[in-house]
Amino acid sequence: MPEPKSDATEAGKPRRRQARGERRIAQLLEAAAHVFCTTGYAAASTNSIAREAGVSPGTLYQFFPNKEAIAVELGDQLLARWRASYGQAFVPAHFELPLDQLLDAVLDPLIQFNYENPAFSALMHGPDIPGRIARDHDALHSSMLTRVEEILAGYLPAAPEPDITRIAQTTFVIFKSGLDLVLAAEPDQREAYTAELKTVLFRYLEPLVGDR
Amino acid sequence: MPEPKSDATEAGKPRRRQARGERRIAQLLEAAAHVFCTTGYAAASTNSIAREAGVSPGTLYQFFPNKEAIAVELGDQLLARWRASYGQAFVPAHFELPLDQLLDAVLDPLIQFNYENPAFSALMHGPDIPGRIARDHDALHSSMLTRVEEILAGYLPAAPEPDITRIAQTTFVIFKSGLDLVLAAEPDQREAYTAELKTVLFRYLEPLVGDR
DNA sequence: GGCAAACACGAGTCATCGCTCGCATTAATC
DNA sequence: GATTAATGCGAGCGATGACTCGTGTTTGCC
Repeated sequence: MPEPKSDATEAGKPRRRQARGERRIAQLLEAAAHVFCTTGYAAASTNSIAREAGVSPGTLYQFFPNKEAIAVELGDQLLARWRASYGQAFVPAHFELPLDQLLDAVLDPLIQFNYENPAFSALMHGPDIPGRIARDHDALHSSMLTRVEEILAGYLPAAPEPDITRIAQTTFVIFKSGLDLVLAAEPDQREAYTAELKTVLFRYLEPLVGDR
Repeated sequence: MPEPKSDATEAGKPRRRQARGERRIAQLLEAAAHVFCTTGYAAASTNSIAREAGVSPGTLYQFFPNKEAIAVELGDQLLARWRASYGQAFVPAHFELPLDQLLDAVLDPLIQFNYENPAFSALMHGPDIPGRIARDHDALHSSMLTRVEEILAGYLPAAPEPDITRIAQTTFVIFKSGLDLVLAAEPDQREAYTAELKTVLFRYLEPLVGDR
């Protein structure tokens, strides 16, 4: 079962795309991101996405086999961009830093990414997203959790594993909810909320990891 | 426009309910709570609620004018119970306690309530809930925020108002996400996660409020 | 028992939405 | 210019789900 990809390198369905088609796809994905952000995935009708993009429903289905494929393609694009930020945020060099600078190095890129790609949290947080996206999100989630656990295990070699897991999960959900606050804040308050989130995590983790 | 209430004291539609009808209503609300918990509000069909309650769709509409009214009635019941826990959690006597005991006194009842009423968070957190529930939730949310702000203002009389608001909002979202963790944890881990949540809040707030 | 109202049923109605299909238009290649 | 494939359209199909309605059953009251 060949999955629909924008690449023409896929076997099976060597559908040659014209430049016009590529433009339409980008246009439709942008429109879908906008509609998903404002109404959520389930409430977003394919007709409304087509209308937002200024094309007919039939044209939409020229490029996507179904509604889920739109979300999957958009999710893939966002995940690729996310992994870039994620890679930058978790380079091992940062693990040598003192805690406050570690928090800056890890949190700032992730906050900036979510600010620049609001569709990401809209797609990932929705309770009605298609299974493929949910699996991708779970994979991303546990991969980040594992990273946090590795860092913590480095600081706390004596701690039993369940404790590490619990601390990592707690750290992670604090980050996620703090991120929501930062994104929802007025622009002139964003810096203050970012600092507040870092303060919470610093005070929580500092007694655990020591002064470095 | 008279709203449908279970009371017969309402004017306009003096519909006399039999004991059997009251039982059906309770039955239907319980079934709705179960279905909302497992599938969410939007994905819950009225037919599935009726099936879960063991009655026909027509019977359901004998007691509720539409799907929204089911959620509203259920939400009203849950909000009433919540206000009971809420009142117990925020009695002014607790404000004299040292911070760790204050956290115990405030958090434990709220955690217990959410554990015993899982439909509450299902109804309140969903992105697809009817406007009436959303308004109730917003009202509850800001009333609790105000309480937290009042407590903080008592500890920090010199702090400017935006700072108080920001700290209160941060405290609140930490509680909410920590609560989700506690509720999602395995039963034998629940105590540990509860303690972890209190640790986070203690370490965050203790430098602000001092040793008491 | 007799009557009216409340309760119960479930097939059917109606609107919505994902998606299709026949056909028109545009672009690439010769 | 001719041919072919890609692109574009929008009315309409089919499934789903909220809700109705005609009819039958049970309950409260005399």
